[in-house]
Parts: sequence; C-alpha cells; structure tokens
Amino acid sequence: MIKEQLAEVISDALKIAKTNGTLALETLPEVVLEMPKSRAHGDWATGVALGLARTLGMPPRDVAATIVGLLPIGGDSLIAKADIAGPGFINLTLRSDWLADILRRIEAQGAAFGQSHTGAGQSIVIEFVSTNPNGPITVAGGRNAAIGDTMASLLTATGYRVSREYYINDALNSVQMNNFGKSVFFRYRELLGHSGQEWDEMYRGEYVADVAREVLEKDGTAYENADIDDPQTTHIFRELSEAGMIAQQKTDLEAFGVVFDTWFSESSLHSDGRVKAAIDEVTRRGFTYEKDGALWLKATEFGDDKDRVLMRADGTPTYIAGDLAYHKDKFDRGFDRAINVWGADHAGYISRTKAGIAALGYDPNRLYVLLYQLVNIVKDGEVVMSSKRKGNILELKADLIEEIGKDAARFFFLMRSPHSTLDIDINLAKKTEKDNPVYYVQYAYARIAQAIQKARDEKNAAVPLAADANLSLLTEETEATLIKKLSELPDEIALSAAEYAPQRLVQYARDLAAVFHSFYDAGNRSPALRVVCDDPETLKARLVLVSATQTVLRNTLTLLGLSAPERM
RNA sequence: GGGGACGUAGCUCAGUGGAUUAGAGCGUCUCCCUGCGAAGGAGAAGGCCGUUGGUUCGAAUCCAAUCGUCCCCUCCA
Repeated sequence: MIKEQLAEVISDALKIAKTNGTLALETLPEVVLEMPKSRAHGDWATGVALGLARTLGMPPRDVAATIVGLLPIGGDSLIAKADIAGPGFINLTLRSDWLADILRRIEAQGAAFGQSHTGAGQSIVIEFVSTNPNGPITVAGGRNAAIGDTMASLLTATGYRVSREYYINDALNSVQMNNFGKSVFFRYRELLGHSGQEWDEMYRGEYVADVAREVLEKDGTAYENADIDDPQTTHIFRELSEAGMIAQQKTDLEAFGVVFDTWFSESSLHSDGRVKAAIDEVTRRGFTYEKDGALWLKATEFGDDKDRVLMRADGTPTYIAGDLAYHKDKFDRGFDRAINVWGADHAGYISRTKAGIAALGYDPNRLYVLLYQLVNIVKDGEVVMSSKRKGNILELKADLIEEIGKDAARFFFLMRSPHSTLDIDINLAKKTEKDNPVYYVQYAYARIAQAIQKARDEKNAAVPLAADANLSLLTEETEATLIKKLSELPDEIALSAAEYAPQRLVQYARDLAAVFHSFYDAGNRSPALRVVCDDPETLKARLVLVSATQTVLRNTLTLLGLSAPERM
C-alpha cells in the first residue's frame, strides 16, 4: 500500500543520510506515517524526525530538513511536496493521481481488498462459546460468539489458517447432568399426559421442554413407563438430553451466523486415554507429586499462585487435567497457536492453564486467552441475576436475535471493546431497534446500490472499469476524503487482528459510512455533485468511486458477520 | 490480602506517544426533503480524559502511587 511505499522512500533517505554521515544513525528507525486530520497538513505526515532528534542531539526541525533534502520530490516521484511543520513534522503532499491508484487497486483486488499475509503459513485454533450442555446459548454467550467469530475472520483475513472450535463440556459432574436429564424426563412424561413432578434442583427453563419434545419426536413413547431412578434410564436420559441440548445450541449459533469447524468432546479425552496420557507425561517430566491422596501439578514452578490437583483422592481426574489433555491435543493436531475466548470470571484460570502447558513441554506463549468482560442484562432498570436451574436466563436466540435481528445483535456486541463491561438493557434494545447504528452502515451500502441502479435506469450507464473512466475528475474535497478512507481498510484489519480488537473494525465501518453519507448528501444540495449527474464523464468517474466504496463496505460488513443489503 | 479489567461530554462508549480544535451515538438546541429513499446531511452547546507525581521537545495514551467500580482467588466445571 501507499503507506508502506512512503515509509520505504523515507527509509531510503535515512539510509543515505546514515551512509554519508549527515545523520549519525546507528540503526534505522521505524517510520510511522499517518493521515493528518486537516488537509492543510498534507496527505501524509511523519514525526520520525522528532524521535531521532534526541539520540542525534540535533534540533528536530534540522533533522527533518536533512531528511526532506534527501527525498525524491516532483517528477515521477510519488511525493509532490514535503513541508516541515510545527516542532519537526514532515508533511507530505502526494502526486495528484495517487487517489486514483487506490480506486484501481480496490477494483483489481475486489473481495480480497483489505487482506494481508502476516500470518501466512501459520495455523490457529480459536476456541469460543463452549457453553455447558445443560442450557441454551445465553445473551451473555452471544458476546463470546460474536467476538470469537469475528476474531477468526480477522485472523483469516491477515493470512492465518484458522479453525473455529467448540469445546463441549460433556464430562460435567454427574450430579448436574443427571439432574438435567431427570428434568427432561419429567417434561417428557408431561407431554405424554402424565402429571409433572417438582423438586428443588430441577431445571425449569422452557428449553427443557423443547429438549423433551425432541426426545419424543425421535424415540416416541419408548420411555413412557421407565423408572428415572434406575441407573440405566438415568444414563439414557442424560445422553439424550445432552445431545438434544447441543443440537439446540448449534441451531442458536447458526441463527447468529456462527458455524464451527469442530465440535470437540471433552469426554472423548477421558474415554480414549488422552487425559491419562497427559497426566503421565507431566509426571514423567517430574512436575507432579502426591499429597493427601491426590496427585498435584507443580503449577507454582511455572508462575501460578498455587499448585493444582490433577487427580482427586478418589482417583477421578479434575477439569484441569482434561484441559491439559485438550491443549496438548490442539498442539499435537498441528496448530501453531491456540486462542481461547473466555469471560472475565475465568481470568484466574489463565495462569494455571499456561502452567500446565509449560509442564507438558510446550511454550505457554502459544496460547493466548482473549478475555472479555461480563455482560449485565438490565431489565426494568435492574441487573437481572440469571440461573439455568430457575429458568430465568435470557436466551441469545429467543430474547435477542428474534427481537432485534442478527445484524443488530452482532453489531451491538462488537462495537464495544472486549475489555469493557457491557450492559444490555433488554427493553431499550427492543425499543430502539431502528436507532441501532448498524443500520447507519448498511444504509450507506443500500444507498450505493440504489444509485447504481438509478444510473442504469436513467442514464443507461453501468459501472465502468477504472481504466475506462477519467478519475482525475474526482476533485471534490468529499471525494478525496472518501477515497482516503477507503485506503485505510488494510491497516484497520491488520490492527484489529493484531490487537484482538474487533471494535476497531466496527469503528472503521461507522467512519466510512459517515464519510460516504457526507459525500452523498452533498448531491442533495447541488445536483452537479450527485453520483447520477448530467456530465457523462463525471458520472463514470463517480460510479467507479461508489463501486469501490461498495466493495470496501461489503468486505468490512462480511468480516463482521453482517449482511450487506441492496435495499432496506 | 493477591491477581485481572475499567474510570474520557448529561447518558452509553471509541481513541496506534504528537500539530491552534480529544471524537461518535443517544439526549438538548438551530437549519436542510415536490426526493440520487431524511434509516441521511450541515451546525451549536456540553470535557482540568478519576487524582497526584514521574519520563519526554510533547502524555487521555508510557511508568509509579492513590481513590472508586466490577470480576476471580474449590480435590466445581
């Protein structure tokens, strides 16, 4: 991109200054370029001279003057003008056709515009959501899903080979799961006309009945007269309920636009010996010991607060033991890195997981845990405490997606930094449906589609190839601002991915939409500024411009998992 | 007590160590539709960026301390 080209040109100048001794440089600094907000400061600016001034012991403006003196300016060079401003900034004004280059590049790259290759050759498994199989995906789980799914897309766009994975916690302790199965059993009996039964630990949500209905549809009345306290029946219903619940979770997530490559079963790690193998491996490496009848991991040797039990005194493995086997398995499957998306309530588990990975002989830095802060559900002005057992949870699908739509819901989760606690006022979300900022962005897209349609209908003009349009006619300030904004997509994607910050890309989408709306609305004040204007050559140039904008908007919306509607 | 996250406009929040002017949405106040769909645009008001120090030519941003809010510190998963 242009930014890299400019950085290289400036680096070349610095190299010359270093070789001929004009600047006493030991190493070449990184040249950071940015687009100034004000056009008075040129197209691009760098503060590299300010950073060098100190080490060189020279006034920053003198350093800047030296660099500027060595830059190729005018003629064939990309740089038309270089000014020194303020304390020592170098402001660059580029050759007038640099903006047209951006449009040509977008046209050539199409759906690939914005992608980069920093992650080429590296593979990542990103594990997210991973809700227990005794309840549906909640509204809170939606935040996890939105963040994980978008991060996976962002990493893919930066060249990584990415696999989306869901860890099924199907080795849940039997008391919880048996209770769940039992709850389903009684709902099943109710569906067959028998009287229900209530007890304290019963699961009460609507979804319990949904699972029961699935069992009925699948196996009919086979269990009508079964005795739930018989171990055989308990086991059967535990399995049936689990499978039904997981199927429901899968449906919920698909409605949210999230599709996993792998649904990984925790219990499979136990049943085929991988958990035992992981424990043996850690023991072989000398990082376990026995105390009080249990087997402990020497987690403190790897920076954890305390040692952790791997095998209980009763001989059963702990959750951590399974987790170690799971992470070992990820690396053994060939993934270079693992990313886990966890809620803030699991922050304390990071150090023990990394300790376990290190004890197994892997570099713990291959795991990155993306923590997001909690979601508070606010209803009638108060934070709702939810409980799966009591059945007062808010479900992602029923309470959010079906109320405000998939796009609005995803946008809402993604627009905030994962580090900020997120309050969702469920009443407000419903009421302000039309105010959701996602429509602002989508409307920009729809407006373009309509303008292109209008050009076809009224002027019999299709979007031409950039090569067939005179792009130098795009001289309006609003046009230049729009093109510059389009050129920022690759950087925005790279930054959002590198910083695990999907909200950056959301911000970009909103900025781009704002710049476009401003450009477009100028046409409402003056017909000559319309896309569909009277001058045929200007019309062609503007069609290239809005078509490029459409490409960039579509690429951005796609990465965020949002639809790009032609009309709204 | 230890670890983590966060304190930015009335509210909800963005903000990569740089330039007279710290941004957006909502809310408040003005303007702009016989239209390229106003789900939009132009503008106004509203900020000692929690506080105090430090580093720097330069700090909302980096460092330290401090105050406040939230989360976590099971042989639960």
